[in-house]
Amino acid sequence: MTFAKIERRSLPDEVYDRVLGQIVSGSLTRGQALPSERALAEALGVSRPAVREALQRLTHAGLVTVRQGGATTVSDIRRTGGLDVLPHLLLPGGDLDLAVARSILEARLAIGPVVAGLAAERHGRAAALLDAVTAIETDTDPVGRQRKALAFWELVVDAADSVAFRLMFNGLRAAYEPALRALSTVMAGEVDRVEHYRALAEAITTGDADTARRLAHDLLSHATRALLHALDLLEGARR
Amino acid sequence: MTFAKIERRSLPDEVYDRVLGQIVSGSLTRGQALPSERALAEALGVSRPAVREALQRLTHAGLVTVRQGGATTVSDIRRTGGLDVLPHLLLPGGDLDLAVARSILEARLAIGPVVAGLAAERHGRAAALLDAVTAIETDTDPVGRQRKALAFWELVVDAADSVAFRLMFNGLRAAYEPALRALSTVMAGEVDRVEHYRALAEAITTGDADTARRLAHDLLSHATRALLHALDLLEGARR
DNA sequence: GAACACAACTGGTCATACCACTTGACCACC
DNA sequence: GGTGGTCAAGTGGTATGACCAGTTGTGTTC
Repeated sequence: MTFAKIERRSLPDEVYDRVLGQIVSGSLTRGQALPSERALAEALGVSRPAVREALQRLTHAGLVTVRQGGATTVSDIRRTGGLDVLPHLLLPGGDLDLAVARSILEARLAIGPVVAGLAAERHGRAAALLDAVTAIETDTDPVGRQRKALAFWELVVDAADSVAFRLMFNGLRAAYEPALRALSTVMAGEVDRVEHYRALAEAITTGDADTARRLAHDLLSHATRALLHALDLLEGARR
Repeated sequence: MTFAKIERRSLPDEVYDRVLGQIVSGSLTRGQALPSERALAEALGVSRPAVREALQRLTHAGLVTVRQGGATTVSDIRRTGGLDVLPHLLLPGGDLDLAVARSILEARLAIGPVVAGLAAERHGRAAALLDAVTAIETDTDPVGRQRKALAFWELVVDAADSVAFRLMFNGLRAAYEPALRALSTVMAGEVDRVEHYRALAEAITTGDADTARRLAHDLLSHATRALLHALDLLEGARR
C-alpha cells in the first residue's frame, strides 16, 4: 500500500482548465468573446481575482486576447499557442487525439536523432547514461518503463548542451506524460528494446555521432510506425 | 514619420520581467527563496495582487515553485522551463547570448527540413507560398526580410499539418523575433537567397519531399554555419 | 456625415479582511 | 529519544469593495 502525493488544485487553475476545455472542445471558437470577468466570476461561483488570474494565464499561453475596456476574445490556438497547450490537445476530454499523438511522435523522430548526435559530439557522461539504461531494464511496468526512458532522454538532451532542445524536451515531455498509459501499447516496442538504449548510450559516450543518430532514429521510429499503422487500421475500419 | 503602436505594459508584466531578469542574470539562483508576496509588493511599490499575478505566471512558466504557507523558491530553468523562457535567455540584458542563438539555429536546422518534407508529402498551397517568396524578395530591409521569411516558414509548418511542430514554431519565433536586428548579419546569407525559397516552395507544392528536405537543409544551414564561424572567431580572439 | 459628449460597460489596480497551510517552538506522554 | 498535540507567527489563497483607465455605443449638434 503506497500513498501518492495529493494534488492541489487552486481556483484559478480550475477556471483555466474550464475555459481551456471549452476552447479545445470547440465550444468556444476563434474570435468569439468570453463573458466579462464579472459575469464569469458569478457564473463559476468564484471571485473576480480568481477569474483574472486564470484569464491572465490563458493570455500568456496565447489562447485569448484581452483588451482593457473590451471583451476578451478567443485566439487561434495554432497561431498563437505554445507547447504547453499540447497536453490539452492530446487528451481532450480524456481520450487520445491520434493526430496530435502522431505529431508528437513525428517531432520526437525529427529531434531525437539530432539531439543524440549532438550529445555524442559533446560527450555525454557514461555512468549516468548506463544507470538510466539499467533503470529502464529493471522496471517491468509499461508506464514505469516509459518514465525511465524519458529520464534517459533527459540525460541525452542535457548532454547535447542546447538550451533550445532542452526547453523543447520539457514541453514535449509535459505533453506526453499524461498520456503514458494511453500510449503504452504503441510505445512498448520501443521501451522494451533495452539493448538499443545501451548501444545508444555507448555511441554517445564514445563520441560516435553518426551511430548515435542512426540508433536514435531506429529506436524512435518504431512507435511512430506503430501509431501510423494503428491510424491506417482505423482508416480502414472507417471504410 | 510613422508611429508605432504603443506597447502596453501591465504592472504584473513589469514584475514578471523584473523577477525573471534576476533569475536569468543569476542574481537569483536555483533553490533560492524569493521575498514574500507582501515584502515584494512593498519593495516594488505595487499591490500584492499584481505581485501574485506575476508570481503565478512565473510558476506556470516553470521558473519558480510556490508552496502555500512557505517561501517561493527559484526552480531550475533548464529542468522545468518552457520555450517561452527562450527570448529572455537569448537577449539577457539586451545583448545576444551566442550559445543560446546557436541552440536556436541548431533546432531550426533539425526541424526545418523535416517540416518541409512533411509539407511536401501533405501538399502546401502553391499560391500562398509563392506570394510569401515574392514578399521576401520585395522587402530589402534586413529585418523586414527576416520577418517575411518567418511568414514563409509559418505557411510551411501549417502545410506540414503537425500541431506539435506548429506550436514549437510559435515558441521559436517568439524567441527569435526580439533578436531579428542582432541576428541580421548572420541571417543575411539565408534570407537573401530568394531563389532557394522559390525552389523550396516548388518542391513542396509538387510533393517532392526529398528535394524539399534537401533545400530546407541547405537554406537553414547557412546561418548556423555563419554563427559557428563567428563563434570560432570569438574563441580565437579569446586565445 | 463628422465631431463631440455622455453613459454604460469592460479590464486594471488597490486596500482590506479573512481563510488555509506551513514551520518552529514547546510540552506531554510512552 | 521518539511521537503526537498545541500554539504563534508567517506565508500563500481567496474574497469583497472601491476606484481608475479604456472602449464602445448612443444621442446631439453643426
